[in-house]
Amino acid sequence: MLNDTLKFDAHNCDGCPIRHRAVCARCETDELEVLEQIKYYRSYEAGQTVIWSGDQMDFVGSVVSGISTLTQTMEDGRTQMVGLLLPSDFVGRPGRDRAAYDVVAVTDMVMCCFRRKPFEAMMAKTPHIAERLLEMTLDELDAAREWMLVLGRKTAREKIASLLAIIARRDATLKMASIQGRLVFDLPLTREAMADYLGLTLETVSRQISALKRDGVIELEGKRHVTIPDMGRLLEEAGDDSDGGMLA
Amino acid sequence: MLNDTLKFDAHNCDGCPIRHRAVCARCETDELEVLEQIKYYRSYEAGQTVIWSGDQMDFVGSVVSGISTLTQTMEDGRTQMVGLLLPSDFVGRPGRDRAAYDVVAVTDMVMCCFRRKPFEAMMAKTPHIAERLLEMTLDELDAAREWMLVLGRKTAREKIASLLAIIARRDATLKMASIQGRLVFDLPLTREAMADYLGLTLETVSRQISALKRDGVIELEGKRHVTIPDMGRLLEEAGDDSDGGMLA
DNA sequence: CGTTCGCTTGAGAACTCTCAATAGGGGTGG
DNA sequence: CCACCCCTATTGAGAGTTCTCAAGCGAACG
Repeated sequence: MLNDTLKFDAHNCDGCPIRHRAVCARCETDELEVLEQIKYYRSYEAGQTVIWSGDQMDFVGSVVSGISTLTQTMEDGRTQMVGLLLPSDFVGRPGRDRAAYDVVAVTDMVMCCFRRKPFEAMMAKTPHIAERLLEMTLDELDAAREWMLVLGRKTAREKIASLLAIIARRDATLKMASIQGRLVFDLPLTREAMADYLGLTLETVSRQISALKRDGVIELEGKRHVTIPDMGRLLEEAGDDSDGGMLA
Repeated sequence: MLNDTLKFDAHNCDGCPIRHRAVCARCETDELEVLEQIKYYRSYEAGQTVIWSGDQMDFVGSVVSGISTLTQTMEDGRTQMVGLLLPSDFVGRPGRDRAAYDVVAVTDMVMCCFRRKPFEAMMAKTPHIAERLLEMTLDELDAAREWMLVLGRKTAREKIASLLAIIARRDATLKMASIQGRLVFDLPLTREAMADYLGLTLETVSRQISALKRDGVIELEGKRHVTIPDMGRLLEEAGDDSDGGMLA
């Protein structure tokens, strides 16, 4: 576990894999030096809960590597995923001391953390941080609204296709590959996590994945290794414009 | 229509009804003076479209009075409301020149607008504006995520109860009334708009409203005038904790 | 007075869920 | 090395919820 933490120098932001996309993206060298003084790393294992909703949050931070989920749960146990945290995504909310959602690591994960109070103080003095955080929050708001359309108006098949399209797109972006034609990736989520994201049951998720496979929209090796022979086709199945997609 | 515009002095922010809650809430007197120079008012009639998704957006602004909806539409016509804009809510996104959603006034509405470029320039120089916008955006993100739970996991009856609870709560806050016990308000939305918000059909909305009425959870005079005899009961029907509710 | 619009209600169809049985893979222990 | 178990996933059958299509009502408006 600690190996992950040591893959990059724990005190030098220069080599950080999320340096150009995280909340610190716009910071100058001198600002980074201040951040380096208050930051620390934490590692989580796959399946481990990072924060429980309602818990005291004495830190905020960025996902450096790995993936985690943001979920809400009703009293009777129904749960809805409200966000997927990928490398560079921000965890926590300045000015709020209690977590609003459960955060659970779905893969091994490393976070770059800041104690909340010093971070808030620094934000007040460093417009670059607040600017970037505003931009990131606006992007998340767009993503959440995009997801509201998926949850409210799409069929089970379209929901699955939408989720696969999002994951495929993100994966291609990460690999700097084209997001057209043939794409190959590993699903980071279990069927149950997908169901929680899509507002479905895991059985419906399984059935629709089988259906998409039967219809040649996707190919599967094992349960998790997915091939998209034709991204345009997948986007049609998702009910999106095959040209653009997620954001106009 | 223009009467609305004249209800408050179009050049003086002091008497503005959203002065303390809008994007300008934190501004000092001197900052307000600058804003006053670049602002202008626009009025819209009920039913009028403020912006079409994909259109050029040369302004941003705040809702001063009235209500409008933020919706997304799929190619085949399915539509999902992704936000409800109430007085003090912000419209538009700094740094983006095309609208991502349709904005439609559901009541007569007045907006306080700023041309986008001057506003962006001012934001860069005025941390108070960016700070407040960040706070508002984080609140909207929470609301969007709360709504994801409603869309993804609640039954039709719970969805209706949730919407009524939100509207009742907002209305009570506006009137500075207690949000416990008996509440009375007018529904600002048609059944169809409610359906678009909830990811249901208008028939299902109508049926569930009738059911809640039959069960004594709500009382109706006409189609729009609603009485909530017991807010706690309504929150139970919404599947929320009857004590807290929306945000922890 | 007729038309339109928003709303209600009914009946049957379609979709997704629930409950249940089965299968496959990975790890553990005999 | 194999048997066993646990966890994840698949598949089936029937039930339940919501949708679709359709008819009808009442108020507002021309």
